[in-house]
Amino acid sequence: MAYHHGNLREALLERAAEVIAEGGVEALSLRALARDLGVSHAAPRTYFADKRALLCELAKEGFRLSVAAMNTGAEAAGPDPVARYRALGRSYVQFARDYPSCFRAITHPDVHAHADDELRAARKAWVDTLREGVEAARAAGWHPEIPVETLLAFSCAGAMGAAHLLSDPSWAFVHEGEDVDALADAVLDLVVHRSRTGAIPAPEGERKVS
Amino acid sequence: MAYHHGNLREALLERAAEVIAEGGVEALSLRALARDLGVSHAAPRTYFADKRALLCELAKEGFRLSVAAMNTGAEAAGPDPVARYRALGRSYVQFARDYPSCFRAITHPDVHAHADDELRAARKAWVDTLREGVEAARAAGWHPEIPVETLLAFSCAGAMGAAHLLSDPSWAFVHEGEDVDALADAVLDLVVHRSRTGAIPAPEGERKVS
DNA sequence: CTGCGAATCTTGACACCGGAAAGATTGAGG
DNA sequence: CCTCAATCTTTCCGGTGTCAAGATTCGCAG
Repeated sequence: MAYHHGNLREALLERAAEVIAEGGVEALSLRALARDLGVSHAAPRTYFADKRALLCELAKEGFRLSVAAMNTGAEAAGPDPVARYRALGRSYVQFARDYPSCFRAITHPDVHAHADDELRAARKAWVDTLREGVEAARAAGWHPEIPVETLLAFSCAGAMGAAHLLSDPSWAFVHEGEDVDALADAVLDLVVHRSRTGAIPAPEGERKVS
Repeated sequence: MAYHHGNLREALLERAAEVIAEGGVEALSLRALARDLGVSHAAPRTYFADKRALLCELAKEGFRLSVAAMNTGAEAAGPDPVARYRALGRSYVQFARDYPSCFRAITHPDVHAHADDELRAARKAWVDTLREGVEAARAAGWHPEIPVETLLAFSCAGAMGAAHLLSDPSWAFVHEGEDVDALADAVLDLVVHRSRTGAIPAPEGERKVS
C-alpha cells in the first residue's frame, strides 16, 4: 500500500458524511476519521486546516445540492410560477430527507457561526434561489399585496421549519403514523395556500391530501 | 468564603446561559464554567452527571419558559381562538429573541438526540400547547377542511422556522434593514392568513374537539 | 537516469476537555 | 462529641484538536 492514500480529501468528506448521517455532527472526530481511513491522525490537516473547515465544505456541498434539487424540482413543475415556487419548497424538504448528513451540516449552529466567505456565498445563493421563486410567484398573482421581503421571510421560515420537522427524527413524534411525503405536500399546500381554489393544479406525480 | 459555594447549581445554569448567549452551545465547557465560578473542575458533577444533563436542564427551562410565554400571549390576545393561535406563534418568536441561550439549547441537535424523559415530556408539552391552539382555531373556522395533523405540522414548521430565521444572527442577512418585530407580525399574518380581511366570525360558544 | 522541489503523509508533543474514583471539608442531628 | 450525608477537591485516565518538524513519495526539469 502506498504512502499516498490517493484521494484522501474526497474519502474524508465521504466518511464524514457517513458518520454524521449515523450519529450527527457531534459524533464527528477528525482522529476517528483518520483511523477509519487507515491514515495518521494529522493527515486530514493537509486538506482541511480545521475541523470546521471540513464541516464548512460539507455544508457548501449541501447548499449546492439543495439549490440544484430546488431548481430541478422547479423545472419539473412546469411553467406556472406559483407551481414552481411550491416545487422549490417541496424539493428542499425532499433534499433534507434524502441527504441527512448535508442537511445536518447546513443546519448546525456552529457551522454557520464560523462560516467562511464561500459558505456565506452558498447560503446567500440558497436564499436568492428562493427569492427568485418568490418574486416570480408574486408577479404571477401570489399575494401581490404583500411586500417581497415579507414573502421571502415567510418562505424561508416555512422551508427551514418544514425540512427540520419532517427530516429530524427528534421531531418525528409530532407526525407519528403519518405519511411524511403526503404531509410534506399538504404543508406546502398550506404555505402556497392554493389547497381549495383549484386555480393551479398540483404538479404531476404528486398527490394532494384532501 | 466557605468550602460550600452556597448555590452552585443555579450559578452553573446561570453562567452557562451567559456563555451560550455569547458564543453558542459549542463554546460551553464544564471546566471553564467551574473556573468562572471559582470551584474545582469536578464540582459541577455533583449536580449534573453529564455535560448533556446540564444542557438538558437548560432546554427544559427553555420549553417551560416558551410554553409560559405562549400561554401568556394567547391570554392577552383575547377570546378569539384564531387570534389566540396567532399569538402562540408570535410569542414563541418573541421568546426566541428574548432568551437566546434557552432557544439555542432547545434547538441544538445534540441536546435533542440524547434527550432524557423529562426533556421529551417538555418537548411534547410544547407541541401540545400548539396543538390545542390549532384545534381551537380550526373549530372556530380556521381551515376546517384540513386535517388537524396537517395544520399542526404546518404550525410547528412555521413557528420553528420563523423563530430560527428571526433570532439567529447567521440568518439576519435575509431580513437586513427590516424591522424584525414588524416582520414577525407580517410573517405570522401569512401563517394565519388573515392579513387583509380582518373579518373573523368569532363564535361565543366554543366546540370541544377531542 | 538523476536530482530536486513540492505535495503528501507521519511522528511527536501540547493543552484542553469530559469523565471516574477516592479523599477532604463542612454542616446537621443524634 | 460523634456520626453521617452532602458538598467540594485532588488526582488520574483516555480522547480530541491543533501545531511543528520530519519522513516519504511523486512529478518534472536537467
